Amino acid sequence: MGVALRPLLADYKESPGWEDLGGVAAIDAFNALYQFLSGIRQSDGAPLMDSEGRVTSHLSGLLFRTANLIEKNITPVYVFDGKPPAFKAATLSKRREVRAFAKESWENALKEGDTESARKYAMASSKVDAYIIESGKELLSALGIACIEAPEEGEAQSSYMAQRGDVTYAVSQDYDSLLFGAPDLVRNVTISGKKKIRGKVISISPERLRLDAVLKGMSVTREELVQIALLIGTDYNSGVSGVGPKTAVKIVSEGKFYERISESDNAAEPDVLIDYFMNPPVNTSYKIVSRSPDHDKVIEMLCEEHGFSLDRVEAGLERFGAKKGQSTLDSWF
DNA sequence: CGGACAAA
DNA sequence: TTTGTCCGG
Repeated sequence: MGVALRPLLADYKESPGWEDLGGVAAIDAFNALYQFLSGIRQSDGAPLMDSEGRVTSHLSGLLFRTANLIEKNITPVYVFDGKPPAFKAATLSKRREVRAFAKESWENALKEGDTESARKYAMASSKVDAYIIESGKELLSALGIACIEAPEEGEAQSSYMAQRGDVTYAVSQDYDSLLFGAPDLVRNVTISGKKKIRGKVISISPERLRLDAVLKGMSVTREELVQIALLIGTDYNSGVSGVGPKTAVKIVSEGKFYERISESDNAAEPDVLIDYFMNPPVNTSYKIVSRSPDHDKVIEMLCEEHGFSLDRVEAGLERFGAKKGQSTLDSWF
């Protein structure tokens, strides 16, 4: 998912503490929901579900993560995707295939009693569907968290809001926001500082990338960074075979972008894709409104409708108001 | 993923 | 106080 720019950005990573991250964070909702959906699972890979079989993993994740962010003086704003651009179709279709294969492998692993593989495949089979999005919005709204609808890509919308200064930074695990012009991108905005990767425990902490520092360090313009990404491959194109990050930088620095990108077989003209990153469709008349949680509504939704433990939800909700010196109602334009 | 609790 | 394990719905 996203762009494989990681190796090029390694030198420009900052490691902020939570005290440096206070402010308003535009969170890529799809990205966050996917993380909850794939990560919050039982050992056999099954997500949390209510008695009716409806998935609740994302609701648990949203409640507790939001409580954590509020306690750290971070006001989250969730930004939801609209319609994907036409040239994303191939990527979306590939993701469907990957999910279908993972689902099959999950079932097979369960039959063989291989719970470790089962969990891995279950995670890969995660699908952020309409129910996940609607129920996620419903909970966020009850929690008093602002939700913004993007006309197309959420990351483009977040980037625009960060450029305008209406949010302090964009939050996503993907790097696409930089291509869309987000001046400030923060990854790993997660609380449990540890993560199991291939059986090993690695500590995870917030990671910040400033577009200015990246462009200055690489001595490129944003448009050139977009060209580098297109040569490597993005959600909108397949890139040029045999070209990785290092070669892509070289090609662009030699002014051979158009020459080399023509080797790839992409659904859209390179200039169309460049323009999409440089001037994406965004909603310019959004209004960010945050308020304190509607306690009764949250209890009704989580406890009565979805069978959450009252004690746990109450404990989570209590953490929302606990921050001193924070007004309960803030709004921006 | 994140919370709770036990063990070190 | 830190680390590990289990459970949530």
